[in-house]
Amino acid sequence: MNDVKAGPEEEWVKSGEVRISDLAAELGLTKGTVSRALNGYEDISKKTRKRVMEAATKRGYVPTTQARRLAMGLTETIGLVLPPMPSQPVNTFVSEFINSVSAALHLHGYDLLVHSANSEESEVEPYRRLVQSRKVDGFIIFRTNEKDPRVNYLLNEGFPFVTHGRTARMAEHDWFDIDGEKAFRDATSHLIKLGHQRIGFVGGGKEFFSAQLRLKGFRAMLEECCLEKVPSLEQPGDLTGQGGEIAAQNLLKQTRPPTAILCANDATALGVMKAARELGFNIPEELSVIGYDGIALGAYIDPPLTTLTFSIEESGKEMVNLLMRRLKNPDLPVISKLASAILKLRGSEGPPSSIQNKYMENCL
Amino acid sequence: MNDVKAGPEEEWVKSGEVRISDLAAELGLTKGTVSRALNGYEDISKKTRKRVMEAATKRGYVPTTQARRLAMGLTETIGLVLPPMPSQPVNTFVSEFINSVSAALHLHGYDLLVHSANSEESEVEPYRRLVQSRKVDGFIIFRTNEKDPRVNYLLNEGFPFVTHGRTARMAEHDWFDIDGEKAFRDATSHLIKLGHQRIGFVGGGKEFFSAQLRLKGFRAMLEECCLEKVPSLEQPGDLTGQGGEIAAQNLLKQTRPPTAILCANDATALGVMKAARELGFNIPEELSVIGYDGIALGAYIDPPLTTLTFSIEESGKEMVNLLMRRLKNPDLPVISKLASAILKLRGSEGPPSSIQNKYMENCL
DNA sequence: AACAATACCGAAACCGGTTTCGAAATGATT
DNA sequence: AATCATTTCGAAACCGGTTTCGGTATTGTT
Repeated sequence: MNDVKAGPEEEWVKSGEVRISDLAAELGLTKGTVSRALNGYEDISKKTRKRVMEAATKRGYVPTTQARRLAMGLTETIGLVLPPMPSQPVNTFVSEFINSVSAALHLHGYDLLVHSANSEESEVEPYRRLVQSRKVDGFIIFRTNEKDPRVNYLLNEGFPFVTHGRTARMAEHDWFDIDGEKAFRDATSHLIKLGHQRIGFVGGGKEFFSAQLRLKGFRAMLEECCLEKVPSLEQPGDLTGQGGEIAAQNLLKQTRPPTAILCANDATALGVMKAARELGFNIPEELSVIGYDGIALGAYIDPPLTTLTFSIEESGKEMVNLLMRRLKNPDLPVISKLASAILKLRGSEGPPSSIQNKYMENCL
Repeated sequence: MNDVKAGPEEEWVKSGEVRISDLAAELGLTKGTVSRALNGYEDISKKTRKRVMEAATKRGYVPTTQARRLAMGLTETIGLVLPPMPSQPVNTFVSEFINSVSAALHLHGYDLLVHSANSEESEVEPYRRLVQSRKVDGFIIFRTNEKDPRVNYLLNEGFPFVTHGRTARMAEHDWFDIDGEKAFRDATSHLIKLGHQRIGFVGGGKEFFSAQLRLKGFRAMLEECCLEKVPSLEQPGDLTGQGGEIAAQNLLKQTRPPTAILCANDATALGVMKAARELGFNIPEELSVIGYDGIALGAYIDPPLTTLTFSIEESGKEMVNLLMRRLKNPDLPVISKLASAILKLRGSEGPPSSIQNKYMENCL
């Protein structure tokens, strides 16, 4: 405004156009000195450091990430490979998870590289590429299989990673998981206390370790309460809505259908509810349904879906913590963290229509 | 197996441990020559090229990405900043979108850097950081506002980007969008043909351009069919389930409630359906509801949600195409692409209970 | 056989930083 | 004042690639 001569010296400088050599030249120093001043080395006088810092902020100097990383021999980047996505009803977990992981990584100065898996190639191929091209320093893996090729590959390479979910080799790598076994014990216990004696279970694929553990929890609580284990009440699923539908049909068309169905996840539960409606079962009066995942949307359906829920944000945060620890010191012993899910009662479960308390005599 | 002396020469080489200088030394060439041989320069003899290629594959040489990118002065990375996520019922769009964008980028040799927005700082701050530190070559922006600070910043910087959704400055940048206006004309027309005369509308925030365009389409079709525009039937929303609930209450408690409600997105529609149930409205007999987004989960609720759907995969692909074109030649004229949504009838709409065909006399 | 044109590769600069090492300047010690 | 220890910075190597330029060796021409 009050500048008399609007000379070209006031030229607008686009962001990030000034290099460290420019700064050095301007200050009459070498770029090595400038670098050390900026990075807090002790062999720089306070006076010089102050000069450098001021010039840097004034000129808007920000180091070029690529160059710094090359020099320092690290990528400061973590890879996350999205598993091939069948059109699942609910993928809300993924976006929230990415969000929380990204936020947590950012606190450590790390970036998140998200890669999609091409379903036509091997599952480990994306990992191999990222490792070989040295684009990442480590991986966040989720939705683990019991025998997980990705885990095998990375363990073999000695490449850092953390899984969300356990694997057969969980003793060899850091992992974070939700205690699905306990969660399903709780849910089963809740149903039994409501009076249910015939409880159905719709699982996930056998390849998903976590789904197996949920089944385990279900069985354990049945046994603990002296309820007999009926094989026909345990249906396989695939963690999708469609899988839930099919499984529910198998369950509800039986001569003695279950009065409650536990589902390995919410997507499955939605499919179960749909099939139940179509077969004329009222929920929760004639059939209780409980899911797992705690998707927010479950609160909006009719009846609202009772589910086992956990903090995705915590998951992301904890996994990043584990991974950062590993990167700092690759030789540390393996550690893991087990968080718990809580039963969120929303209304899709209740006492069975005809309460039979026979089991009470035996147990409790 | 048939090696007599299992010497240390058979030592296992971890992935990516061989550098271009190693290859060069092994071949008796300089790294410059090796680089040119690998990159298809014409001044390398076929014989030498073959030697180099073979040695490279044999030794498993993969160039270090960071070094290559630094030398070539590009990052081959595109940034995507997740907007702060209120606990929306359905974020399924985000993960699918990320997936498709990532896959499309991969075909061009680009990586996807996903960054989360810290809700405590300015919306443009993440973009500024990414630009200044030169971590990305361009941006994918979605969920645009009419006056979008991110767009303003990047336009001012002259930094490449493509938006999913239009903005006030859409003439100045590439964009991809779904024709929400036409989509809502279609949906409105569909309801009118079913006999509805009082149609409610629950919008998104005024800041979301796309939501405004949907409202525009709604109004246009009303006018085209000579139905009067009733201000009280247009309720604001915020694209969340909760917003839908509140809006639906405002609509359905009126003396003459609407017989149908159009919602700016599916999350809103779920909230509307919930509120309607609680107020005793049967869907679709007493109230038709139509959403927008085509979330797969809508097929699993009762009744299944009729919605306007579009291909997220196409969105991602097209946006990447636009962005790649821009990166190749920054001076090309701005272009845009408008895709259309289609009405997916699933059952949450039907004729009103008391059909009044007065409007037929005036129009059509 | 002498000369120009071409094919092929080595040498070196460069991208933009970081880090090691040593030298000069300064201050402290005797 | 001479010697030694410290502080402070410059010089240069390095990270791992790409690309330009120029010089041989080879081929083609007359």
